[in-house]
Amino acid sequence: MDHTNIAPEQRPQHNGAPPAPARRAHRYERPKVAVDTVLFVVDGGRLKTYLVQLKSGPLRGKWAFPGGLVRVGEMLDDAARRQLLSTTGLECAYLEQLFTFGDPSRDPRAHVVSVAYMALISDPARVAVPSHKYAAGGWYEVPGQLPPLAYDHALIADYALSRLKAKLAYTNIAAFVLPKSFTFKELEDLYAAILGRSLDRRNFRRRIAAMGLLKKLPVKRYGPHRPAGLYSFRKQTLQVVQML
Amino acid sequence: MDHTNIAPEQRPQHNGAPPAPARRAHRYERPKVAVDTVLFVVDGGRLKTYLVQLKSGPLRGKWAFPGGLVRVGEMLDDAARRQLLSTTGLECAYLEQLFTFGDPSRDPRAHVVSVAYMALISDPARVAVPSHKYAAGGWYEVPGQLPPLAYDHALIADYALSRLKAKLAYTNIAAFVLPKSFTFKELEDLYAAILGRSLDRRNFRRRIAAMGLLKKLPVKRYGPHRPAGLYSFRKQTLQVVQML
DNA sequence: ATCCGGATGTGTCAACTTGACACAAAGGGT
DNA sequence: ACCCTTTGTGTCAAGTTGACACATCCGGAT
Repeated sequence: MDHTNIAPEQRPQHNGAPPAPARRAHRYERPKVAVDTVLFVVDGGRLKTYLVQLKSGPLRGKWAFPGGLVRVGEMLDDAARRQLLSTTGLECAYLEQLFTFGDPSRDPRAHVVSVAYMALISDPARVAVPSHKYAAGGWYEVPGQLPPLAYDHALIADYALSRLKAKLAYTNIAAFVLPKSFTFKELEDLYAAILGRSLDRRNFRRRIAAMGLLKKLPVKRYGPHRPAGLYSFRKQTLQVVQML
Repeated sequence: MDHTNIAPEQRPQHNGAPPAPARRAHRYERPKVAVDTVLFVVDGGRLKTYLVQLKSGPLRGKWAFPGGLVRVGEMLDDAARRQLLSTTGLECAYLEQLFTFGDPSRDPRAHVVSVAYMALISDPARVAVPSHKYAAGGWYEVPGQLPPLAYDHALIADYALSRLKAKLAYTNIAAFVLPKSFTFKELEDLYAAILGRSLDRRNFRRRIAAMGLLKKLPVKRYGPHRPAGLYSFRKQTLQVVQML
């Protein structure tokens, strides 16, 4: 996230005072709205997320998720997509709002309310072209050591991962990270990578079958061992299975 | 929600054009941030929510959840509490962020991004003193016929109710709607009112007991019939029970 | 042609959970 | 003493979950 265009006179006063009424500011002064997006990809059985390194400002050198200010007239989702595209060159297959972080001190420069998003891309062309707006950009394995994060992005990272884990259980969200067709083993490895633990193959197949979201394709993938049946998701839009 | 102090030149252009870049606005023009809170109470076995009627503006006469613009330097939660207090005179026992609605056309006057909250009060003094900022205010049963809602508040209402229902299943969120001590029947009626269906008494007791969030008090409530044992929640903060 | 290696694909059983269901107990009121 | 109404409790069948082992299939090597 890089909140450019923040006028210096709009900095909030964070002088250690208790929750001040914060009304000494100009009458029309208001918090700004940003979006920050946690972009996930599964690469080689590892779950990874994209971070950019800030080039300037008090947080120079710290890392952050792609994001930026929302424009007037712009949908929040569109802002997230726009920032993602301009920062990484990637168009996400899935985008979901997570939570809104509004602590006035989360950004030392100004009061910026940030709507956090989670995005998924189906692996193929993950050629993230580093934006010139940032010092660097790259994929980091998660859960794992991330570089020092700016703002409250460590919170956002935790939140995104837990949401992603939860959604695996009752949606076809995996459809957005996998290619059109895939083997059961690939699906299992995806779940294992995201959940951070291995799964029992038989029980996993039973569970997935019970969800009824898969379609068995009449082809197999041949390799040096027994061929694996190929599957695809029935729907390419998010499906939620009932589980009262 | 009443977004006062919105300068007229800050209206977005909604002229039917496709998702326009929306950049003809002034460089420093940005969406505003508001909070809107769905306040729930259970009264006489009925779930109700508080609405205010707008006094002026293009949506005059429509009803809305209490809310308003966030100030610079203010936490989102604090903004929600402040609006709730100034609108109803009530302090909520529980407050939870739901979702952020950012459609630029949700408010015809300006682009206002609204962070929706759900709040609960433990019934006693629900003497909502109507604020002079609104034409009227009152409790409406939900689910049920609500008056015509402004903005996208019908969406928010649905979202809040479904979140509340879901949380009953795996948290002690009921603690914030009930008095300190209560009978099992009162708890059951609360669940029934919120879920909108009756529950089997024996199965309900089994489930609640399994959650392990209740404490049996050594007193009983005497009435015209068999006395009922009194219970209280062990913790008065939100507890989430594991259910993988 | 046969064998081997390694990944794919399948069934059972015990433990637990869920939903349906009926009757006894405890008071106050008459 | 009896009645009325509400509270409080157990069982059983059906379904679900987690643990567990072995046969199948193909390519490649012998």
